[in-house]
Formats: sequence, C-alpha cells, structure tokens
Amino acid sequence: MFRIGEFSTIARVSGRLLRYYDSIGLLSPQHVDAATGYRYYTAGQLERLNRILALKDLGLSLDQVARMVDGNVSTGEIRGMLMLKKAELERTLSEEADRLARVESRLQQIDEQGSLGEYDVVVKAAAAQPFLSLRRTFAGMGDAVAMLKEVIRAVTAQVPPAVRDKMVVVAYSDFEDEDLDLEIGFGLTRSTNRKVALAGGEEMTLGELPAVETLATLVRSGPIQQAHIAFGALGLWMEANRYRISGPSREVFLEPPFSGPRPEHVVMEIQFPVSRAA
Amino acid sequence: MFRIGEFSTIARVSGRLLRYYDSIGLLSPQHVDAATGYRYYTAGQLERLNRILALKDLGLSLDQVARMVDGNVSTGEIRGMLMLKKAELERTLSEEADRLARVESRLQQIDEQGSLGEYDVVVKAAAAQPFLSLRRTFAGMGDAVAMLKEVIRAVTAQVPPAVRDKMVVVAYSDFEDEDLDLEIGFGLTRSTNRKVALAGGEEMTLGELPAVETLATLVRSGPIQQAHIAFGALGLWMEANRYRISGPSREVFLEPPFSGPRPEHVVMEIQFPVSRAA
DNA sequence: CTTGACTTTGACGCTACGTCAACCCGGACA
DNA sequence: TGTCCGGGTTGACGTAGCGTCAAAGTCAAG
Repeated sequence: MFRIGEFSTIARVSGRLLRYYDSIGLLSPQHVDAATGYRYYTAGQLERLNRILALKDLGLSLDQVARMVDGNVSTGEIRGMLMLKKAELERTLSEEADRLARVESRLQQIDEQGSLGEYDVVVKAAAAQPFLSLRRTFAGMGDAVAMLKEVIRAVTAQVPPAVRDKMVVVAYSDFEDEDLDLEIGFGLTRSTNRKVALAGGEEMTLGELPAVETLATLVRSGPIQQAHIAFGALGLWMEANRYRISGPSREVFLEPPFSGPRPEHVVMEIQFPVSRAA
Repeated sequence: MFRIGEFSTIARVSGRLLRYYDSIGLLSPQHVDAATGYRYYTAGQLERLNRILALKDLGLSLDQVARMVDGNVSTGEIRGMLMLKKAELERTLSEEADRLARVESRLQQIDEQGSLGEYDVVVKAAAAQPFLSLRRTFAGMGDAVAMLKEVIRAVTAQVPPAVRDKMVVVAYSDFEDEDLDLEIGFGLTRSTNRKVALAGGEEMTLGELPAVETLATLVRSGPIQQAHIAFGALGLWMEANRYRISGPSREVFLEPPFSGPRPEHVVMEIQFPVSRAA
C-alpha cells in the first residue's frame, strides 16, 4: 500500500490529479483510513491509472474515459467513440493548418509592409433578406453615385424607417470592366409589395438578397472614391488563404451615406461570397 | 449609433461577447447612457472589432489581441508574438497528428482483437537514481530468478528500509538471445557507499540508473514467467507509434516479488527508453 | 517530544464566453 | 396616456481539468 505521495511519484502524476480522479470517482484508492482520511493505493491500481492516462492521451474526455474503463459500454460503442474522436481530430488538424497559414500570411504582410496591414478580413455567414432594388449598368462611378443619391432620396421618402434596413450595392460586373453592372437598393426588415418610383422614370422592385454560407468581409471607412483599395486587400487575402470568389460582391453601407458633415465619407462593409479553393 | 442588439447583428457576434469585451476593456462602446447603462456603438467601431476577431482567429489570446490593437507594442514585438504562435501551432499540429495516429492504432487493435487490448502504454520521463546492483550473464530464467531471490534476501537484511526503494532489473541482452545479460539491484532513496555481499561470493556495487527523457512504460501483474507477453505488446505499440528503442529496458517491481500468498505473482512496470523514429 | 515532511479538505484561478434570472427601458400601438 | 413586448442591464453560475495556495491535522525519525 502506497500513500498518495509515493503512488504519484511512481506513476509520475500529481497528487492533485489523483485526488481529483478520486473525487469524480474515476480512480478511488484501494483503501481510505476512516480516522485520518489518508488515501492508500496499491501497485495493481497502476494498471487502471495507466489505462486512464492512455485513453486520455488520445484526447478523450474524462467522461468518455470513465465509461470505457468502467466497462459498461460495448466494444462497438468504444469503436464509435474512437471513430468520432478520429473525425474530430481530422477536423481540428485542418483547422489548425488553416490557422497556421493565416499566421504565416500575416507574418509575410508584416515583413512586406512593416505593419499589421490596414484592413482585417473576417469570415462570416449571412442570412437571406428581402431586397428592394434596381439593377442597371452604369457608364462610370459618377453615374452610379448619382443613382445612389436618387435611390436614397426616394426610399427615405417612400419607405417607413421601421421597414428599411441598410443600403446595399451588389456588383455583378467584373472588377476590371469599364461599365458597371450594379444592383442598388435597401435591405428590408420585412417583405413589402410596394414599388418605389425613381426620378428618371425607373422603379425599384422587390427581390431577395440570397443567404451566403461563407462571406469574406472587411469594414472600411473613408472617401467612397477610394473604396477600390480595400478590394485589393480582400483579393490578396483570398489568394493567401486559398479562397475563391463564388458570387457577386456586396457593399453594405453601415452608416447612411452622403449625409453628415463629410458627405463623401462612408463606412461600408465589403462582402465577397467565397468558397475554399480545391 | 447602434444599440447592442443591432450592432451584434451586423457584426454577427453575440451581445454577450460585446458586453464581455466591454468588461475587459477590449472594445468599449462609443457612448454609454449614464442614466440607463445602455451601450451605443458606431459603425466605425466595426473596424476595431474586425481586427480583434481576425487576430483572435489566428489563435491569439485576448490578452495578446488587446496589446496588439491598443498599439502599445512595436511591429517587431507583434512579429515576435506571431512567430511564437506559429511555433506553437506547428507543435500542436504534430501533436494532434500523433494523437490521430494513436487513435487509429487503437481502432485497428479493436478491429483485430475485438477489445481495447490487454495493456496500456504510457509515455513518461524518469529521473536518475542511485542503484545498488550486480551485473552478470545468466544461462536461463531459472538462474536469474534464483539470483533475484538471493539479492532480495541480502538487501533486505543489509540495507535499511528507508534507504532502499524498488527492485529493478535492467536487461542488456537482446531479447531474442539465449543467455541473459542482466543487472539486478535496488534503487536507493539516497546514495550510500556500502557494498553488499551475496551468497555466491559475488557482491553488489553502487552505480546509477541514468535519467531517461522518454520512457514507454506498461504495468502488468501476473506470473513472472509470462512477462514476455507484455514485451510483445510494447513492441507492437512502439511500431505503431513510430518509436524505436534507444537503450536497455528495465523492469521495476512495484510490489516486493516472491512474497505473499502467491510468490510467483508479481506487479512490474516494464520500461523502454525510446525515441521518435525519423 | 519535537520537528519536518506529508496529507487532508476547501477555495480560488484559469479561457472565453453561454445561459439563465430578475429587473428596467424604449418605441409602437390603442 | 396606458400598455405591451422586445430588448437592455447587472449578476451569478457553469464549463474541463486540474494548478496553486491556505489552514490544519498525521506520521515517522531522531
């Protein structure tokens, strides 16, 4: 019979761990002195302890380990638990590998530009949302901005504040292209069947901004004319992190644009639907 | 200005997280209503939040993230932190890969023998210890067991209980070999310069049981004659987990052998110094 | 008998929040 | 103007697996 100190020395674990395992009923000493509370272990218990440590070392929780060593689960169930653990480990491995790639890309960024970089990309999901919008092609940025202002005017006047959400622009055209194929509108908090007429004789119709599982996003603030810089940053990020574009990009205006003291200063979230490159 | 609910919806994080980040001073709302305690955030704060989320996503702790976003560390220090994180991730990756290999070897074990297997291997380290011993070759197991008994008798008689620790046998000979090259003795709790004379005219001398960094160990109990079965299990384990033997094996007798009701029944820990195969 | 090494229980700490509970506010609607 | 409901607030507890004190009792050697 060993006292806890000697037993812990032999097994090379801490006494605290042995007390803990006792407290949760995972490994109780062979004998406990009723008067003093001293725990006494035998060498034979090292086999159970070893089994516990070996299973724990596989990454199983003590709960699972307990069920296994207490033998009240079948071999098939143990196999199942191990298969689950295996799948989990495989997922963890690929996640950690991704993380490592991101860390490396950040390090490279620092080495290249001497700082953390201006923009931070975050991956998230987006739900579908009703979308009151107008799709058209524009000859240049000037045209598009004019239409933005007209849309803001019309929607502000004709749609109650409780129904309209943020202004969103969906860009269908290739980035490099000269003329812009844009869908300009407002997300809505609930569906409505009203159409909104614009000054030029056109009208906005109700559609839907589809849900997206994986969205690479970035928030920027500044003059709207310089927004393209942020697109470049997103492109670099996607390349470094092995994502590719899987749909038209969106710009969400987080603050009402063209208002306040500096009209051309906007805060927008740029969103790119992406998927993992093979 | 957004209230916490809308801000959390835009950023796709929970309100609880925002309150938490406020409480630890990582991201405080732009404005807090003194009367009601309501938190008000602005769209511009999404940039800070995004940076926080992006850095956290690299696996950094919130403490590290805080120091980075608060900008009171130099680029060099940030680089250092990321390099550290990179090293840590690489270590984690190889650990998890090992774990995965162990899980797979267990699964295979189950498939082959329909159970978890009789023995559980645990890897640990061992410190150096003074060792009072005799090294010799033996013709067979019978000879060796006789010497074991003689050593027990002599040491029990001549070395005080407080000084002697466990009986240890170091096996230098090849496993397959016919004659056994063994070192038989007792670990000591402290150094002593006494020699111990044995019946056959030989004597035990003081040496050292060297420290070992990585020891693959297994505890078994049963007839001493069947100990070789456990060696086989250890060999299989080493093969499956890509370890190779890097020194002579040891058998540590966890309970005094050849005593008690069943004299041939022993509890021993078999230890193999190992290192990772390339 | 004294010491010093060992053991006991109990409590707190750690990470990064999730999940109630009890209570207070704000804006829309009647 | 009353009422209502969704949303806000603080506070506490839980998580996994122990490490790390702290105060107090035990054991064995000298």
